[in-house]
Amino acid sequence: MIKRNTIQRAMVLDAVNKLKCHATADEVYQIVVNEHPNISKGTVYRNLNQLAEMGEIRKIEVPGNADRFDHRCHDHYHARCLKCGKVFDVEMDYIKDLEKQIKDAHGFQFSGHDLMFKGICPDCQKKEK
Amino acid sequence: MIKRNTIQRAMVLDAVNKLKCHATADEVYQIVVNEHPNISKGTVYRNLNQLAEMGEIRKIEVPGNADRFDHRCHDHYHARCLKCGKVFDVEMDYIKDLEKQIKDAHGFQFSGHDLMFKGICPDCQKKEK
DNA sequence: ATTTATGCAAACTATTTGCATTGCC
DNA sequence: GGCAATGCAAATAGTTTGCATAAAT
Repeated sequence: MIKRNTIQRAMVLDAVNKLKCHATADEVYQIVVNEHPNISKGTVYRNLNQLAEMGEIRKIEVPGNADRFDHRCHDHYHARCLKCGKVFDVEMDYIKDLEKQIKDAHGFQFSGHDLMFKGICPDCQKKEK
Repeated sequence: MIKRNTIQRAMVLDAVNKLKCHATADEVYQIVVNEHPNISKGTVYRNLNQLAEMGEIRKIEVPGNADRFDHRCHDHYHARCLKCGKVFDVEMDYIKDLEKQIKDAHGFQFSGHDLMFKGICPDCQKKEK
């Protein structure tokens, strides 16, 4: 299946790169719809998923929240605020051989891992007081 | 808010303990509805969430899939099959001081982490051939 | 008596999909 | 011209919620 270069895909990629920090599909859509008012959300989703598959962007699945799309393409970890749901980058070395710590794989074929820290972000800490 | 002991909550807890292995809300509902045919799914969800908050069971959020509820209450890790979506326990020591490896918390208050391995389960490996 | 919990259905959110049409290659 | 991609709307999945009623304390 040969991929075609459409303005829509270019604009979606552009928006993710511009937003930088863990944009939701909706945030991407809001940016793109500004310059291209008749783009549909379905197209944004389709392109985000395609770009993620092609490795041009990274998809971060957040349970109970909207997925995020990230321009940074090297492996790294995230932290999610339990109050506001925002996702942050975590400054920590990626443990690429974490799978080796598994004692018995029981035939499971591992291909990677997701690590998500949980907590309260500085903003929400302030609001609590 | 004082919690009351209802048959429904007891049955939900019972079903999770019986199912043992990462039951979905729907699987729990199927068990409970057998003996108590007029229980509603809403009640099952409400009780699962309450029991998880009370620490009686553990809620495992799986992005893109139904959440799982687990009778095991000590911290441990999971692996999700990318083909069938099933969730498995992983035999590996829990890294309780993983948060200490973070270089700069930027004021974020960490309270824990979720680690989910990804891969293909033995069953799905067989089916691929 | 109070007020939490239930059952039901409707609402909700994030995402996917079917289909006719458009527009790359 | 062929077929991937689009726009639109409807469908989906999992879960939550509003409300009147029932039941636990």
